Amino acid sequence: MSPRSARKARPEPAPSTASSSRPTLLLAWYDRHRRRLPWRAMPGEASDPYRVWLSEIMLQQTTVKAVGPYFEKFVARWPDVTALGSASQDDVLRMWAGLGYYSRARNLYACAVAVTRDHGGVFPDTEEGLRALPGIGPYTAAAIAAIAFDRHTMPVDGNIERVVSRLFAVEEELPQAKPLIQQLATTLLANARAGDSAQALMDLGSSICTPKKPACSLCPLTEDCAARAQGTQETFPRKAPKKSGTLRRGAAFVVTRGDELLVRSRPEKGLLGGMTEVPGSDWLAGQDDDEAKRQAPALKGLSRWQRRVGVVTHVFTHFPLELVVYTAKAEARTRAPAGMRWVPIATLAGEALPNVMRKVIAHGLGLPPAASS
DNA sequence: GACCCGTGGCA
DNA sequence: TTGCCAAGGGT
Repeated sequence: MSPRSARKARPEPAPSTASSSRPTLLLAWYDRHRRRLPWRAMPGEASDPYRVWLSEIMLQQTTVKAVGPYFEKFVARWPDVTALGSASQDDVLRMWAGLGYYSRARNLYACAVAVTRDHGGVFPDTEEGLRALPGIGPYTAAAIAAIAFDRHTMPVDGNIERVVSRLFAVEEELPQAKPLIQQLATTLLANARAGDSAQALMDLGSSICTPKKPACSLCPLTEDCAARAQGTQETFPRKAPKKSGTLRRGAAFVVTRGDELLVRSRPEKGLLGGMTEVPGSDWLAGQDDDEAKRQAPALKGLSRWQRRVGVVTHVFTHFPLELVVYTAKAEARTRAPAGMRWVPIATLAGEALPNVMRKVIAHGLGLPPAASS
């Protein structure tokens, strides 16, 4: 084995010339193939910081397809940051229901209030200023600074991590490799058009340099890609395998009073914070059904509890959940226990119901599983 | 750094 | 089916 092949392979990058530098190739590709997205300014147009910010928050760990309708709903109802800052948190949460990661909605609202009250309704135009706002971390601050204000900074998201780790065949595992990847990604910034450089990498990552079966033949940087030269592009980025959580079990109680349903709000902090739910037991690993059922709400004038056949399952990021569903009917004018309320079943669509609760209610009421919107 | 926090699509 | 992944942030 020759000394060269024994090394961790790192092929020499092709020498770049002024006319074929990576940032230039990238922008040329972007100008031909950029996606048209609702929050993205047309070429030559100034971008609206409010729309950039709103889209960046919604896009955190969330696909473009899922965000689209939510973004349209939000800007239609709240066309600028001052309008959003003047809304109520409940309205914002209701509008966000179904998108997931609900702390984003609370921080979104807190941020709009802060910008309205502390910044005269104008977003800070520096990374540091943005970083100080609720819900804006290192990535989002850099993204807004680059895209909305053309600051010379490179946001690094999952797409860019993948593109860069392949381009330079970064052997170090994530998340330890983040500083190195940030440094390498910054070399891909064009002197002008920082925001377009970043969006070019994101578009490249989502449409060409995909996690599986990347379309290397269509990539403007294919001649320059270290992983491609080794044929190992799908193995990047390197990362340690992650462990899955332990199954938790619990019970949920679907109580109806005529055409109304008994619900309550979850605590502000923590899992599904501030969202609406039907009363239920704790969700614990190893909990048996009898123990969970003992946590049923106490109401007067209730018919017998009926256990629905089957269970509702849901998988959160850190654990799978299995819920047994019990139903009962309450007599007319039965009072809701403290902290709970009756809501008309017809208006449930407007409630801040996370998907797991939509499943529970559908199961409890004997409805078909809601067609995913 | 390790955990926590949703949901939908994909192979 | 199970696991991975998606424009991350907060604690």
